[in-house]
Parts: sequence; structure tokens; C-alpha cells
Amino acid sequence: MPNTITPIARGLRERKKQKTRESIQHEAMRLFGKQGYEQTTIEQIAAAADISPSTFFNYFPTKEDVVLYDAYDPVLASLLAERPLDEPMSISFRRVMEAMGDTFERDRDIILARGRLWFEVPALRARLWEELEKAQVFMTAQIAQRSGREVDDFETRVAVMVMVAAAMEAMREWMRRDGKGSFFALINQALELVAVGSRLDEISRPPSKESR
Amino acid sequence: MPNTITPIARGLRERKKQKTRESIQHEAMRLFGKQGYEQTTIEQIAAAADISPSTFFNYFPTKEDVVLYDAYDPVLASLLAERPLDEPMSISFRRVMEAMGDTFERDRDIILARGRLWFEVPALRARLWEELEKAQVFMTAQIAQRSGREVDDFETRVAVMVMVAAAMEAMREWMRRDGKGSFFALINQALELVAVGSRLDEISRPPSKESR
DNA sequence: CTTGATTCTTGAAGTCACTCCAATTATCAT
DNA sequence: ATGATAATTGGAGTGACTTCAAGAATCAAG
Repeated sequence: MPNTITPIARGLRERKKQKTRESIQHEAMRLFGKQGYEQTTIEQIAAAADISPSTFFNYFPTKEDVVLYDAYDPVLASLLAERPLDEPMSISFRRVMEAMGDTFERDRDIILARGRLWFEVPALRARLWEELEKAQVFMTAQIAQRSGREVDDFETRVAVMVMVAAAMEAMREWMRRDGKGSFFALINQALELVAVGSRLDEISRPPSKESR
Repeated sequence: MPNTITPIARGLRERKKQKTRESIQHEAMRLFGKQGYEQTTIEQIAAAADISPSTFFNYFPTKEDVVLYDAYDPVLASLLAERPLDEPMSISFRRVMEAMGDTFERDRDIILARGRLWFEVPALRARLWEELEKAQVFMTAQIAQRSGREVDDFETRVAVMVMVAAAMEAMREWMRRDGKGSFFALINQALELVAVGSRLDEISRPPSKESR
């Protein structure tokens, strides 16, 4: 029986897999950008990445996953897990988002391209929410850890979902502005709105007399 | 040239279509309940509804739409559109949800069955959010009408999305409780949480000394 | 370096949702 | 009754995804 505790970087095998996965993703994104998502077939991606169509499905369960894979979940998760347990959740969330904002700065072009696909391709837009639900589950668990509430506590789920939704909307707005401006600022604006929920009424009321 | 303004109930043609659509939906739901969503093919549905597979796609663009179609959008839309323009948005929303709650009482079993599919079948869960985005667009437009803001105003979108997300969670919770209890009460609980967003911190903090 | 186990790759064959299209049939307005 | 219009249908695709078994690459161990 081989050892069960796996070293960090296992041999050639692992390295090759890593490379193949990246190659698939790279070629796929290239083709998506060039011809559009729906117009690109798995066959084409496989050909470009120099593998067989069968192999494609060894690496990604669906075509959608090529775009969604590895995007934010793991990053977000580890960042959040690193926050001190006694820090208020809204602060933790902001800190995580702040860090995400930095990532956004660095990889703007890639993220913009990927994000465009997310929001424009129906199949992906649908899947995106699935991903967000994963984030919700994770965050809810984190909170449960801090609060001692059940992991599926209703109020916690609502609170988390609402923050995730707000973050989502901020992301969308950031994309609408072509990645110009600070993602973190948008997140903050959105979260502030949530924090003072009654502003819904304020917003939906006609501007008062002395307004601009 | 035929008259462009169409009478309410057009002839036999319309009535037949209506019946066929309902028949397809009915048979589909029956089969889904019996064998599961993925295990049911369009061919089977068509056979059960006594039409050809081709015809199925005349009525529903995708298999998913059989479940999603007609569910809440139109009801919600008309209810919301009927609210007086000078009513605060959060009140309007509550009123609409209250009315939805009544519907939930009446058609509990059907809604539960449909809802189970929504949340359990991955393909449907993904699509569901798409539907919610439609609701968001509609509500945002309503608010824009009241406030004079742009139809794609960022803050409005955030505020609306957050409410929709809250409603979604309430719905999910209602399903988890097998439709026992008041949907409206859950919605209210969720909305109240949103209205006092800072409770996120309250929630994520360990229970204080004198707690239950 | 060899060998046997493990893991990857691949092709073939198949399923199923969905599209496109042209022939047929049913309803409609007159 | 009749020509226009719309609905139904079958047939021939396409493309994502599954299953499976054979073959090739990598690995651990002697």
C-alpha cells in the first residue's frame, strides 16, 4: 500500500497534470474570447490543448467548469478562514473583499474577460449562483463556528446570502465600468446600503426638495 | 390585414394550445415526481402528453422551463405593478409577499413539489437564479419609476437584489419545513434582518451571558 | 533495469437535449 | 368554400456528456 500522506509536489505525474489543466483552461479561454463560448466546441478546445476530447472530461466535469473552476471559492475560503475568530463578521468580510480587490487590480484583464463570460453567457450566469451558494455555505459554517448557532440557522443564512448578493452586484457593477475604479469601494458602498436596510425606502422615494 | 388588437380569448386554436400546455406541464411534473427529473426524457413526457417530441419544444424552449414556467414572475409582477406609486417600496414588497403567502397556502402541495425540484435538481437550481434576476430587473424598474433614478442605478439594484435574496432564503426555509407554518412570517423575519443589517455582527457573535 | 501496480489517455459507441427544416394538417377570416 | 396562417410532425443533424475497456505512461520496489 502506498503512503497515504501525500507530499506537496508528487512526481512528474502531478506536474504534468497541472500543466495539462492549465493548458486546457488557457486554450479554452482563448477560443471563447475569439469565437464566443457557445461557438467553441469541446473538440476544438481539446485539439488546441493537444489532448483527446475524452481527456477533457478527465479534467473538467463540464464545459462550464473550465470558466468557473478555481475562480474564487478557494481564495475566498482560505482568506476568510484566516480571520481571527473574535473579529466581527462584517469586518472579516470586508477584509476578505479588500484582499479580493487587490487580486482584481493585479489580474484585471483576466478577471474582466472571465467575468464578461459569467454575465453574458446564460449557461454560466446560471451556474455562477451555484458557486455563490457554495460561498454561502462556507461562510455560514464560519459564522456558526463563532456564534454557536446551528450550521443551517435560518437567520444566519439570510444574513450571509444578503452579503453575498450585495458582493455579487458590486462585482457586476465593477464589470459594467470595465474594471475602472476600485472594486473594494463598490463592495463597501453595497455593504453600507445593506447595513442600513431602511434606505430601500429612501431610495425608492422621489428626491426631496433640496436635492441636486 | 387582421386586427392587431386581439380579443381576450381567441378561438379554438388558443384554447387548444392552453390545454396542451397544461397537459404537458401536468404530465411532466407527474413523471418528475415519479422517476426524478433527470431520469425523465422529453420523449416520455411527449408520449404521456400525447404529442410528438418536436411539439414539446413548441411549448417550452427547454426541459427546465416546464418546471420554471409561469411560476412567480407574472403573478409577482402584476401584484407589484398594482401597488400605489407613493407607497414605500418595502411596504409594497411586503404586501406582494403577503399575497404570495396566500397563494402558498392554497397550492401548497403543488408549490412544494415544484420547489423541491428547484432546490434539488442542479440544472433547475441554477436556472432559478436567472428567474430571480428577472424579478430584480422588474422591481428595479418599478423603483426607478418612483424615484426618478436611472433604471440601472447601482444602489437600487443592490437594494432590490438583497430583498430578492432574502425572499429566496425564506422560500427555501419554508420548503425545509415542508410548507408548515406561514411563508409570510418567514419573509418578514428575513426582511427584518435585512432592515437592520448590522445584526450580521450580532448574529456572528457568541451568545451573551444572559441568553436562553 | 525490470517488473508489476497504478494512473492517464484515448477511441468507440451510445444517450439525450435541442436545432433546423420541409411536408402535412388544422384552424381562421372572409 | 378558400386561401392565408399557424400548429404538428418526422427526419436528419449537432454537441455535450457517459461508459467502458484497451493501451500507454509513470511509479514504487527490488
